[in-house]
Amino acid sequence: MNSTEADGPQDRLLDAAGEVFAERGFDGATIREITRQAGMNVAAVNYYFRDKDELYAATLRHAHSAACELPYAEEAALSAEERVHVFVQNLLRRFLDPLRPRWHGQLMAREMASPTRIFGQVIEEAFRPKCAWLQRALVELCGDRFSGADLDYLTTSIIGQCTFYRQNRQVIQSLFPGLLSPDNLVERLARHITDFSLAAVRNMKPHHPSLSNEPILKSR
Amino acid sequence: MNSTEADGPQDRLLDAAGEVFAERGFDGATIREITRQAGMNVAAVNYYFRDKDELYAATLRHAHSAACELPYAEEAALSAEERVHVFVQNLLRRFLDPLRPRWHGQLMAREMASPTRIFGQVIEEAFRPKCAWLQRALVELCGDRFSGADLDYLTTSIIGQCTFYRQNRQVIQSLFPGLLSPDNLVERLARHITDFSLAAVRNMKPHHPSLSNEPILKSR
DNA sequence: ATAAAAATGAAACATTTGTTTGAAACATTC
DNA sequence: GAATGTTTCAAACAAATGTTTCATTTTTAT
Repeated sequence: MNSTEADGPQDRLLDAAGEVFAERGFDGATIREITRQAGMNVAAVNYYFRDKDELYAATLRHAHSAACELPYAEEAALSAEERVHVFVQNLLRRFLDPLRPRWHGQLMAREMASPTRIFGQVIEEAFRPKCAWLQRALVELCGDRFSGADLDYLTTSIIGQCTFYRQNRQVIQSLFPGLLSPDNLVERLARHITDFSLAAVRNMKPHHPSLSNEPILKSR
Repeated sequence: MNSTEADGPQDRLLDAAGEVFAERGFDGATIREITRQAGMNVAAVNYYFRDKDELYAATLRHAHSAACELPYAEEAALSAEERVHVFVQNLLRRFLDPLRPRWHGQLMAREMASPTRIFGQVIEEAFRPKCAWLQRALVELCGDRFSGADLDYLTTSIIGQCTFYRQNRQVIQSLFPGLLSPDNLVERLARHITDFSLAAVRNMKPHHPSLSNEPILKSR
């Protein structure tokens, strides 16, 4: 029933902790439920980790590092369009890929909604570089039509579409039953979000006709 | 320091509960902190409501009903484009409008991430009709180019962009400092998301060239 | 003004929960 | 095989928390 079997007791604890933390949140999760699910004694968490806080931190690091290695190709190798697609694919995979334990993305979604101190690291070390990667592709796509805050808006529009599916799973299931069920879900979603966003970026006019002093050009 | 003053003690409790629940979540919030913030005794929650659960339910209903009356115009009065704009505006207002207490949107975001039983009602009574309202506008925009699941994808793309700003406020502040600070934030965001989405909808090809049997048309 | 009802407050109660302890079981090493 | 270090377990502890009680104060109605 578990994801990665035949590991040490620490890993069994981490897996159980991940599931329970993801399901109930930090405050809702109890040490007793975690250890029961791991088939261990309550004292185990004090033995292998110091306390609940450190167990949580370890769980978070575990989830992130396990979900981290995704193929970001060399930028020169792909067109800007393809890079946007790769970005969306990777983000969705991290969140929704049924091959990796469901609680990874669930826990990350929780953290994005109300981050703990540990998560600040993850933001800086993982999110920020990926965002810059995406923004370079976007700049290549729109030239000087967008810059500054407008570029950030484009970025958040794309990321927002992706995170929505992870952070609102149950609401989506209620409103659009069946939408999340196809087994090639990630690929279909990635295709849609990429097409949607590329169509938008290509055909959209900037709000603030750029901060520079060049004349406003009719877009495309 | 509070939002709506000069109400009965129940309302003072509800306001305090809203802030604490929004800040700490249901499990993280303690009755003692809530009543202390409301300047009342712990017994008050048992007196006015039965227990913590019902206090939470009342808080949720309070937040939703207070945030519910937003102007959804008659459909005939506005163009499809304008209706998309109104939808986006209203969603963002509900979440981000600095005029209404911050915890309203915060609490709603928490519920969307991991809904309780009470929230099911809110989904059915409020979200579903609004979604249908948006989808009618989208159908008017794309004619028969999109249908079924594709229409749902369009819908979630729009909603996802809006909810992102509420559910990931802190992460956004880290990655894009200043993006959330302008005082006409809601209007700017609404304008961007609407333009972005309309440009996408108008220029995008459907993935599954519709389920009907008509020939695939080159999209305008 | 007086009685009834509503509201409040301090303390106590019963659980839950994070944490610790110390003994027993197990493994490893010399 | 004894000695040593490591891991597991049941029980206990202390603090926190939801809930209740009941006496007291305040308000309302007659």
